[in-house]
Amino acid sequence: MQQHDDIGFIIKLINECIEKKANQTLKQFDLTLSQARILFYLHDHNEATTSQKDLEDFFEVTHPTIIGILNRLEGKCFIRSETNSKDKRVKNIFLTDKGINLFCSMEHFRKTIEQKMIQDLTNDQIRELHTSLKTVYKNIQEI
Amino acid sequence: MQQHDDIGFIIKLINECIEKKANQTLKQFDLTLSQARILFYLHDHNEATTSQKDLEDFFEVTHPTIIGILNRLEGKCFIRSETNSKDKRVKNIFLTDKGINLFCSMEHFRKTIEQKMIQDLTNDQIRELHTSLKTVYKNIQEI
DNA sequence: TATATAATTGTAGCATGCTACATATTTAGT
DNA sequence: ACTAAATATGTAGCATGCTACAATTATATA
Repeated sequence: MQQHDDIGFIIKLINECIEKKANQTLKQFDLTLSQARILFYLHDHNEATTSQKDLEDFFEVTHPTIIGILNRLEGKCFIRSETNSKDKRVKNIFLTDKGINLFCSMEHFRKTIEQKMIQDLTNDQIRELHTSLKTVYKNIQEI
Repeated sequence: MQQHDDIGFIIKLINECIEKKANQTLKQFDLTLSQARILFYLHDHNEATTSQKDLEDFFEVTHPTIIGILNRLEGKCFIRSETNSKDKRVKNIFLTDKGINLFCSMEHFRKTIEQKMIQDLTNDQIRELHTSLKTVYKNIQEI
């Protein structure tokens, strides 16, 4: 069994390829893929207030990782943050108008990339792929 | 469509989960997953000489990335390198005895993780998963 | 042969992930 | 009410990925 046939290795190659292509596309917006994913989350959850902890839980990364990404987004004025008045430990994160405007332009690219990834697959194959990936994810989490 | 259902997002979650689990396991050997993959490659190709360029091509990463990993491996004496006498631009990479010994201990963990990932899947499902992932990889490369 | 191009490796600096440690605030227990 | 534990965020330093620029050697071409 060569490494190139390991599921884990193929998944790494796919992930890094997605990142490279997405980052090339997002460069025109002065964004990276990780940063764009945060903006998508904030847009999808704009009815609720979002804390750093919410983002850590959703993206399953540690808090220093989230802080770094948020600092860069705030530096570029795509988001703003303010301390929660009811619990001063918490910082709430909001999209700025600049961030909201960007979302509309990016939504198109997001759908395009996701669709190109699964072209040549039948609907059944896509369903199967989803199911198997979720099984793999569950398995790896249990180790 | 929520982000959690995007194939690209699930693949990112799987990849980072694999890295975390593998790095925990490999800590006892003073290795990371990326470093271990290099050692596996060198062991699998021990009949041929390996240059930095060969590793860049196989792992599909840029040369600064490979140089960083190799420097850390050489600092820990798992590999050694020497300039190719026939082409002085080229540096050839070799496993040391320390690196060879480690390989045997790690091979067990590699197979265990890869098997746990695909448990609960039938052979047909595993074949389908492989095929679909390779299609996705091809698609994303063409963007 | 001399020079231009290509190929291989090296360095600097950045983004995103991590662990470990620190700080501030809230909650729980006595 | 006071202290201990839990929770949320912040900082420092590292590994792995990247781009951009540089240096060396080999190859190709005028």
